[in-house]
Parts: sequence; C-alpha cells; structure tokens
Amino acid sequence: MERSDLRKAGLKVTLPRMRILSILDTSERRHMSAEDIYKSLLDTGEDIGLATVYRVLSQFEGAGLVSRHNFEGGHSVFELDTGVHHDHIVCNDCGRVEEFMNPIVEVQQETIAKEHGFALVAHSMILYGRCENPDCPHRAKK
Amino acid sequence: MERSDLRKAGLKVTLPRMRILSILDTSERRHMSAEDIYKSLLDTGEDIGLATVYRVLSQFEGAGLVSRHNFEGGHSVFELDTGVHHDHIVCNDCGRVEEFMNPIVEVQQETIAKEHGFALVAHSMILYGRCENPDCPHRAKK
DNA sequence: ATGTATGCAAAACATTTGCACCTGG
DNA sequence: CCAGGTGCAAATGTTTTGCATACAT
Repeated sequence: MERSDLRKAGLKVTLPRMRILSILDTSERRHMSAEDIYKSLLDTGEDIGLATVYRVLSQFEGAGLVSRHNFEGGHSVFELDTGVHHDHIVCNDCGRVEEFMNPIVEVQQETIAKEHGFALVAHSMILYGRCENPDCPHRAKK
Repeated sequence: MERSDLRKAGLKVTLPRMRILSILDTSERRHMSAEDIYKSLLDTGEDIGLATVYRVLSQFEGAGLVSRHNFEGGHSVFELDTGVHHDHIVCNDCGRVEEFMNPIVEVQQETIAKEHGFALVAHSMILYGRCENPDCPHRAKK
C-alpha cells in the first residue's frame, strides 16, 4: 500500500497521485517520460492533465519517491526510487533501458572528486550502445 | 589558423563560423551554452542570430570540431573538441566545470556494456559536487 | 471549512525550421 | 553566378505557472 508513502511525504492522498504511483509501480517499463505516463493514464480512462503529471512527479522527486534522469533527446525519464543506487545503459536503437551498479566505478567517482577538490553530491552516468535484443530494430533492419 | 578546419569539414569559411570558433577557442570558459556564445557575440558587437549559433554548433558537432554535453538544467553546453576524451565534474554552486579522464572507469564501461550484451557507442558521465574554489558562492556564503 | 490539488490554457525555455535575402568561392 | 549560409520570425517540444474550481482532511 503506497498510501502511507504519500502521507509520509506530507502529500495528500489524491486520485492523480495514486494513479501515477500505480503506473510507475506496475508498468512493465520502469523508466517513463512524463508524456508516457500521461498517455498511460489516458489509456486507463483517467482524466488527469499533463501539468498535474509534471507537478506530481516533481513532488515525488522531492519526496524521494521517484528519481529523474536526463537521457539524451531533451526529455526526462522517471522511475520509482527503490533506494538502491544504480546507473543506466540505454539502447540507441530500441530505447531499452537496463540498470547496473559497478562498485569499481562508484569508488573511482569519489577518488576523482577528491582529486579535484570537490565534495561529491551526485552523479549521472549513462552508457549508450546497441543491444542484442532480437526485437531491437537495428537487428531487424537487416 | 582554424580556416583549414572549416574547409576540411566541408564548410564554407563564413564570418559567423569564424567568430563562433574564435569564441570557443579564446573564452576563458571552455564550456559554454548556445546562449552564452550568443551573448558573447553581442558583446563583441557582432550581429549574428541565435538560430545561426545553434545551426553552426550543430554543424561543428557533426564535423567533430565541438562536442555537446547535456548538463542538468535542460540546456546543452559546447566545447572545442580537442580529440582527447574526458568527462566532467561540475560545481553545483559556482557552475565551474573541470575535466577528468579515469582509465579505470573507461575500462569498466566496456565491461559493463559487455555484461549487458551491448555494443558501447557512447557514454555520458558527469559528477556534481561542491568545489573548494575560494570564489565559490557556497563558501562565500558563510 | 479551508488549505491543497487539479485542470485548463497560457507562458516560459531551449532548440529547430521556413523562407526571403545575402555572400563566399 | 549560385549553392549554400544567414537573419528573422514563427513553429516545436518539453516543462512550468496563473487562476478559478474541486477535493481531502
């Protein structure tokens, strides 16, 4: 029950918030843009505005319920924050997103920050490539 | 003389292109947004449109003369491509950008891609933190 | 009831594009 | 001369905001 998550975050339990949380939780794609979520709501017959989707996602981000990533292409993607840190590898062809966590890289980040006299606050690491998924367009294309 | 760089890229040597290249080359800040470059042109008394700045930067990117990075905040920054790969660490307070190249991280990226069945094409790694620069606002603030 | 949330439309940005005019080779 | 480049304004795509209305507590 995520109702409690909302209350804990100091957010009223409203229908749009529940629905958006639910979509992020149950969609087969863990990483969705605001537009994706909005369309998904329309499909479900919900009458929720795109502006609300953005507002709710920002609040969720502030509350630590979701995290936002700036992938290439000028739009953000959101995912439920499981509390487990990870980075992303994205297929340039089919858009598939996979998660990874590499301890060696994590350690190096601290080392690098220290070398440059920075107190590390956050980082963004995204790998782009072509995946081996048989359904991936770049393989289908030949 | 960068005239030859332009010719090599199959681009006519025009005034806007020269000026933009020159700004990227001589500005003390190596990393600039399109807007930054545009303002810099205005300061120099140049009459070059923002649209042209974007067009030229895109062409330069295609020609490998500059590289584009998507920092947080929804805007891109451009820098002269020296041919030497590096990533970035950005100060959240003063906006200062430093470059680094960590061989261990580079190797791990290939390993990670392989583990996930991806052929690595590109990557974006940006660290965010607070720098020790005495001029940095977050230190001045107390 | 009452302070928050929401929907809608409009605004705000960053970036791109259409088109008539200019310019470099 | 003439393909390609540029300026300007208008179009785009994404995200934010103002405001009157609706809702959770």
